[in-house]
Amino acid sequence: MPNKKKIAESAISRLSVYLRILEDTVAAGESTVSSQAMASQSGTTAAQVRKDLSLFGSFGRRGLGYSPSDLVSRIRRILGLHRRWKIAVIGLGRVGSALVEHRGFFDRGFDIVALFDTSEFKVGSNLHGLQVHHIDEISRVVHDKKIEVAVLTVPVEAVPDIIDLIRDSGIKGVLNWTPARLTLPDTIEVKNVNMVMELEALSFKLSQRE
Amino acid sequence: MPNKKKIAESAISRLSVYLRILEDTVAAGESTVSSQAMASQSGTTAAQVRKDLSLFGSFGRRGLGYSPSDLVSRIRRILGLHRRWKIAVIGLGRVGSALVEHRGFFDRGFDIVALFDTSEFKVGSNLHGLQVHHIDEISRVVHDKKIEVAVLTVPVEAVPDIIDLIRDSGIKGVLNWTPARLTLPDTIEVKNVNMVMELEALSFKLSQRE
DNA sequence: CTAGTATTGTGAAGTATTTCACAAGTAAAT
DNA sequence: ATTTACTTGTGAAATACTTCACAATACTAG
Repeated sequence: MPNKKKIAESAISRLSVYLRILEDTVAAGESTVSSQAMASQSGTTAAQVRKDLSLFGSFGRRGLGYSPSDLVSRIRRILGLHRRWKIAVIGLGRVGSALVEHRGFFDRGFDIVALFDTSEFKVGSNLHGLQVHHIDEISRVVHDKKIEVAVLTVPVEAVPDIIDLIRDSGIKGVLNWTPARLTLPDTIEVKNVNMVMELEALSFKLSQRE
Repeated sequence: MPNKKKIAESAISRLSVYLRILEDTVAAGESTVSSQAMASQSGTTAAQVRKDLSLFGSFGRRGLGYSPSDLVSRIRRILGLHRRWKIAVIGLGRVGSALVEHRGFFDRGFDIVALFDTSEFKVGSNLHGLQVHHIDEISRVVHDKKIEVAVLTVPVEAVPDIIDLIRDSGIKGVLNWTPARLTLPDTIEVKNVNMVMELEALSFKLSQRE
């Protein structure tokens, strides 16, 4: 696997999109797919598709196109989706609870295997078949269950109190739903999901055209 | 306001970040702030901060820095946040319902004023003080309530059935939570929020370092 | 076997975005 | 008044990303 190169973030999200398209193509029983077909379904250009794929190898055949099923497994491997990931959800407010019960993660290789909160009310209770742990137990549970990724859905005020616990827990990546900017060592990958920022971007675009 | 220029998407999300930082700065009672201070709090460079701001005007004073409160109102206006936005939520499953009850939107200028679903169960019921309408009523309600933005949290299978209704409803922008790529005229702005894609990006990064 | 059509992989060219670097402005200290 | 320490705004340079364009390859038809 030709690693070490610096791959643009944008290329990675396009690969995610291609993956979905290719899964549909496989399901439709097609035996080949062209970069042009992938491009029109994903809203980019054929050259972009080929360039993105060429970052990781040459997977097609000139004159013929690509094999959808081969490409699915190549991209899965590239994205690290040839295995399942164990996820913890930290913060079981409305959003956190909604995520726990959402099948979409399981269906795409992400298993929610542990829940954390601080509320006396919630700790010890059960949600979707999982026991809620106190956040203080995170190191032990992460170690025991070999958890690698945490989804952080606590109220922003709670972040300072728990960020140290996360840092020392053994967690390797965080999907941060809070508007706080997490200060974590760069051995821990952080991705931010911020609804309000997306709405603000929408607000900007709508305002642009008087 | 110097419009017409093409502004990078990335610049806009940084402005959102600066806005939060500046609100904190104002709350802390600071009377000036430097591009360097903003940069270190937002994880970028001072030059980037100045360049981003200079896309819209010159708001600082050489030798002194910027006035946080002035900058807050400048950025609010740039992002179109000097007014409130009326939002509809389409699809009241777990995620949609969680969003409706989330105060974070209201606090930042976004008012959820209408709800839509298709389920016999839900239509007619009340959620967080709002009546749930059938999606067939969207045009009327959007018009009556002057709604501009829709948050789409339906199951992906439901998208084909309702996309035409959205297109013709008068909605100006859509925040799309489904993994579907929406085919809408480019008079309607679309922003996509996709948890699974973010997790896949995390998976990629974690896999990179064997 | 040749011509015609399709399609990849990839350097090179073209754009876009970020970073550099410095003139110009401000204030405080001496 | 002059020096020193800061700091913005912005062209120019550097870097990053996307698109172009074409040789190389594959297949089909005649």
